[in-house]
Amino acid sequence: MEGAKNEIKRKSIEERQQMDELSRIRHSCAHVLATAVLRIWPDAKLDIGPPTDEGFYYDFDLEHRFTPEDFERIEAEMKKVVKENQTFDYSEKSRKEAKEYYQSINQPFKLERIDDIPESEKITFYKNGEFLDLCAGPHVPRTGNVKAFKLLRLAAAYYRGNEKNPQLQRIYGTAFKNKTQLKEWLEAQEEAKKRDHRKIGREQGLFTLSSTVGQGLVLWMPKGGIVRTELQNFMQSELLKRGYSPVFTPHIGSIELYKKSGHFPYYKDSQYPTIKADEEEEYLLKPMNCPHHIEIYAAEKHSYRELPIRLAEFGAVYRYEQSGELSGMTRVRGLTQDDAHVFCTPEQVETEIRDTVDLTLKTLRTLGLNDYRAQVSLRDPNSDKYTGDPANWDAAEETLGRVASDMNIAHEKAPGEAAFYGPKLDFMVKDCLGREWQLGTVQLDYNLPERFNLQYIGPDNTPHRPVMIHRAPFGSFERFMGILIEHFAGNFPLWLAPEQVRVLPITDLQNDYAQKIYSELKVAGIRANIDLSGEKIAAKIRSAETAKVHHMFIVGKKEIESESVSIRVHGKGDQGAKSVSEAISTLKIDISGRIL
RNA sequence: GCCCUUGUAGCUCAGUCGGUAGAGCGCGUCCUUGGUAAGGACGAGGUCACCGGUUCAAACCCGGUCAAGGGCUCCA
Repeated sequence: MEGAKNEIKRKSIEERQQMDELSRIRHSCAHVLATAVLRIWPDAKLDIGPPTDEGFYYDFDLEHRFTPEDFERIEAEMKKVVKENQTFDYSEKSRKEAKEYYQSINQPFKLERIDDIPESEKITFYKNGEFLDLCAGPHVPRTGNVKAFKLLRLAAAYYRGNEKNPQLQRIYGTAFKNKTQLKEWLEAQEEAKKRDHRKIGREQGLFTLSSTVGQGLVLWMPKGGIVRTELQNFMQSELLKRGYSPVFTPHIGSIELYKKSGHFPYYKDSQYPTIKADEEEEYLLKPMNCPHHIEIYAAEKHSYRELPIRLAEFGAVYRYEQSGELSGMTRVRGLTQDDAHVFCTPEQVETEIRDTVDLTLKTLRTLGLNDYRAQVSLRDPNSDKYTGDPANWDAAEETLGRVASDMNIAHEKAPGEAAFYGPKLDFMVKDCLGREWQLGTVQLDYNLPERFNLQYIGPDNTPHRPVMIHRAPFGSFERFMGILIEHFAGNFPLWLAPEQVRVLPITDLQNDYAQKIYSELKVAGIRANIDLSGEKIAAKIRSAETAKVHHMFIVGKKEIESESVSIRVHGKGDQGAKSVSEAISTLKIDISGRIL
């Protein structure tokens, strides 16, 4: 499981000419920013300033450390530049002239960037006012066209995105066509923050993080535990329908196991230190489940008649992610994957891939997560970090791409994003702040069976090599839960709701009747509570609404007389009265149907 | 890991010029018996993240540590 990269790919001149108006405004605004910064700090060294999905940024290197207090000053200067209504003037220089220019004004990053431009392309510049910038364009005609902008935040960014290079100071900002759109966007951002799973998780008592327990180690609280259990039950029932066999393996494994699997050298940087039992024995907290499952497969001799063998486990794994990367439930150090490994014959690969993809799609559909992006993650042809026969890689990459196309899954190819042992079909979903996370994944692997010398006996009575499919429809319970909290804004559908029904007697006189209904709900297997506080009904309702309780059964004098309950649904208000038995049976149907 | 920001009650946050803490919500007790989003009274609750320094005196100033947040890099 992993996040996505945000690198800016170099665009051709043709692609740039296609840039839409908003991107032109943002790109031009980045130039306005650089103009302003240079006016205030003339010795700032500039790198690049492209538009992004939500705005733009510009990278600087200078002695002065930007602080958020500088924003006011910089924005004021930017407003002046806009007011001056400078034209953006295009010009070209020869490679030699361009280099001499940047040498003369001492702009080392710009100088180096010139070498990125292919020999076949022109070296182009745009000038607004006193600021001349190496730039492929395009721009709006004048700085006055930049009508609404705001600087957002500061960040450090490594030059050329490489950790070994110096860190530059990045200023992020955004710009829109007009002030109204800017205001709307800012308000939408505020709204989105209310959905943040970390905020809702705390408010609703779903999970917590304790620095005493450790960074990135999620503690599922009782209510979160209910949601997780329901998700797990759903997945378990799917697995059984689809012929998976549950297995269980321990949380640690001998370091020899990971050396054999090849994980060890790749994983070294992001694992907890090994556990030394004595001089001889060394163990690793398991960073993945595959080697354990492989040993289960390898424990017995298999005939082709038994295949495919599908070993499934909700397996806890531990990864020592960099501290700065940790985030709520979406990026953690201890996680539980809804993992399984399918061992099959080469002929069965396609059918098995189809079924795993089908399960992943069903999972997303069941939760109403329809806004996802699929990606076929391929190896980087220029890297040597991948193990195994290139012919197998080609076959595996081709199969995944073809299955995705056959199943009408819109997808793009992502070179360099494959696992070291094989290509993947990944399903990505965005969180409330627009960051993209990988959830479900299907990975095709010809290499681990090779490394572990796995076999099955074929119809020809000779040993053959099985193929492995790694797959996790949720990805991990932690990340999936984080995304799900935001997707539902904490308002879980009935089948997942930690508290499905709360019985609210109007006065103490109805407490006995309320208790009776509460018992019936419990007997029916419905997660119910009862509010026996001395509050007025309006206060009880408010308390249930803020707790996002799915159904409220309100009972007073009238309900006792007619053996009924008044039903109120969270966020939907009064739904009228129903007989007790009818109310309960409707709930049971909706719960077992997992309706959204 | 690196850069920037932040850390006061369970939560959200005040706290002036340095004189050892406040509010609202929540929680507890009591009063109120009320028909679809807040009835009232009283009360409990804090080593001001932690460690050190400056000072007669530190929530406040300085240094360090830890954690959280926003990015970058990494990511099986």
